[in-house]
Amino acid sequence: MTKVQKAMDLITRGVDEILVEAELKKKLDADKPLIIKAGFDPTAPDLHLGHTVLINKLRQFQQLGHKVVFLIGDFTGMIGDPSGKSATRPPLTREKIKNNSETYRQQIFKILDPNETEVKFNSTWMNEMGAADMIRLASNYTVARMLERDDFNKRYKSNQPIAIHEFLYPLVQGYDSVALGADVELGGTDQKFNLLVGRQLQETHGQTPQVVMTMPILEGLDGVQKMSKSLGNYVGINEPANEMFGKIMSISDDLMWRYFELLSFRPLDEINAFKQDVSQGENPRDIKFLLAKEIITRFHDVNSAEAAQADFTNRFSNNAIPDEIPEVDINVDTHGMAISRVLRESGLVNSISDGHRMIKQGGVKIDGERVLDSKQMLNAGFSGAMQVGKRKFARVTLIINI
RNA sequence: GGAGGGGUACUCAAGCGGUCAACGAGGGCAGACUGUAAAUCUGUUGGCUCAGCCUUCGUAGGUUCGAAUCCUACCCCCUCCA
Repeated sequence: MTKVQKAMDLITRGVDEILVEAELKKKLDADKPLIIKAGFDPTAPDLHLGHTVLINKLRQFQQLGHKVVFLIGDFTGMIGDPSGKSATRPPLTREKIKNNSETYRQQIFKILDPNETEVKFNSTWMNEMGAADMIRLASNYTVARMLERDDFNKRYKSNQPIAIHEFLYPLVQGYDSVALGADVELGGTDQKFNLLVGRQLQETHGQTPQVVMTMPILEGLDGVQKMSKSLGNYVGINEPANEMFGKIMSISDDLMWRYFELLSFRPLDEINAFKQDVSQGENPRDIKFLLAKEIITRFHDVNSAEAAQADFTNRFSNNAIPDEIPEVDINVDTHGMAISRVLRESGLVNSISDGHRMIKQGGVKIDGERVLDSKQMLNAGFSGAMQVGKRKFARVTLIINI
């Protein structure tokens, strides 16, 4: 197998589309470091596993010796990606952008090699650009081609407004590629149009067009909708190890293979061998353990991953109460407090009514004993481990307060 | 500028004077079953001093013994015409 083929094997894993594959091979064949560009929104520095699909791919390029440019779109952020309803955003303050980029750094360098990564801001060159330059840039693209973009097209056809400045978003993003001299740009499948504009603009600026690679959007824990914070089906990369472990274990078996392909650094051969094992009767849970451990090791460390698994096994296989649970002290008077209220005060349920419901449904335990009476009073001085459902725990103590 | 349609709980969506804390579906949560899977089944899904009470149906008033349902004003969204 030639060096280029080997590189291609690594690079094409999990990729949705490469435009144009032959060009990529040619660039790789030149055997010198390529500039790999990926753009990020300056407003959302809270990364989850969905974002890491792309970052993992950047890492693979780094492993092959290429240069990654992590571009923060602080200028484009003012426009807001014209995805329909999003209105123009107010420009972020310089300080805010600095903070966000710092947060980005902390997170991405858990995956990327800091020495081979440049973090850049597109305001660096866009703020230098005058109105005349902007017009010149805009002259490089036509309205007809803009309207090829799916969401523009839909809105245009259905008579919904498209503000002129929304056309500037793809143009600026494309110009970033010119400014960076990008050889390859990565993005989600939803970015395809914007990435292609980069190719066109590079060409008109006398550069060799970048190769465009789109990565699939990762499904969330539900396995249906895309992973996103607002849908609550995400695993944040800054979450505690135990949280991560639990969330990853809760995905379906089918989804596990998808996660293996896009999130694991294990070779595909190894993953296929796992599939083989499962079809021959191996418990898929044990394979899922491997996935969870690998991911947690990446964002925490091996020890935390081991501990998380131990905790998981202990809690769910042996039904034990985990070692580290929140401690809550509640002040009560001499009458004590009704149990459903204690549940709310300790944050285990959202309301007293909710507490009543949970108890009626048999979802509440104290020190492992199921609570049956929702009106039961707990006396001052009470102390015990309270549990709601399978996941929520708190060690609660009632302190007399006269 | 003119004509019409609509705003109901997390989402979609019934209801159109009392039996409505509000049908149904989706989602969420809990229980059973398990591998804390998935699928399935069951329950639950405004708040509280919880067999009772209080506050919710765009907002503010009004009619009525009684309104999500009728009237008035206002705000917002959509469609068609100009």
